[in-house]
Amino acid sequence: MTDDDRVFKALADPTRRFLLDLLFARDGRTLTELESELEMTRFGVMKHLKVLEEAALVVARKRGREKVHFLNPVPIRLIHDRWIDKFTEQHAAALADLKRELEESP
Amino acid sequence: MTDDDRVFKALADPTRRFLLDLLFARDGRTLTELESELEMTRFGVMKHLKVLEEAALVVARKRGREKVHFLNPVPIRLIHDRWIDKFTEQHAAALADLKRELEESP
DNA sequence: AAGATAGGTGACCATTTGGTCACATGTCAA
DNA sequence: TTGACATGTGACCAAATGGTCACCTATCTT
Repeated sequence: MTDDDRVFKALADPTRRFLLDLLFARDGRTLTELESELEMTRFGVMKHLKVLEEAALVVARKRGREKVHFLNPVPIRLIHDRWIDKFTEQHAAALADLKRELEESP
Repeated sequence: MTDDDRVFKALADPTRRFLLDLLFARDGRTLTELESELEMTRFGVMKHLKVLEEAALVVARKRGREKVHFLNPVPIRLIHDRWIDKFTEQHAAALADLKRELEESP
């Protein structure tokens, strides 16, 4: 699996996007702290965090018996550069084309 | 399912991202034309196109017995505005925070 | 040392997803 | 008008995914 595949798959789940929201609002949270914000057992949250870590969207480090989690914006920035710009660069042109095509009578 | 959920789920599959690439390179292709670029039966491609249409990433219209497909950049633009910016706005700050946190000795 | 606390692993299960196929409909062209 | 062509539908199957749980290790606190 490629890096961008891992990132897109990680972003595909609403729970994982919510976890990113939580970490965006405040970084450096433990598993237990994140779990308390979700209607899900600790194990479910662990799995989601693992997927996010494997996509490098979250970075974690041990601090004693705790593990603190941080948001890593770099992969999203890379998508932005590789994917989004690709479409939005020519945004106006594409929209105009589409509009013209759709207005051609069949 | 919310709109952005549909878009993220649609983008999660590499075949669907490839279809978007194809349509980005050249719009207005038929199912058969798209199928010929993929190692997959027509039916698989149809399912993927359906997912992309339901996410509004692709717009299609019938032309005789054909169905021509167009890339719609708007949903990606919306993600860009709602999601990506959210992280990249404070990109430098977040990176600096992360760096500082990671450098604190445990 | 011993209980409480934080996190990790592997098995397990239900649901979703990606893909194929048999069959069917609508449209073009000779 | 008949055959070829382009697309559509529903059943079906294997694999991936999201979630829980029993059990385990490591660390902190008293």
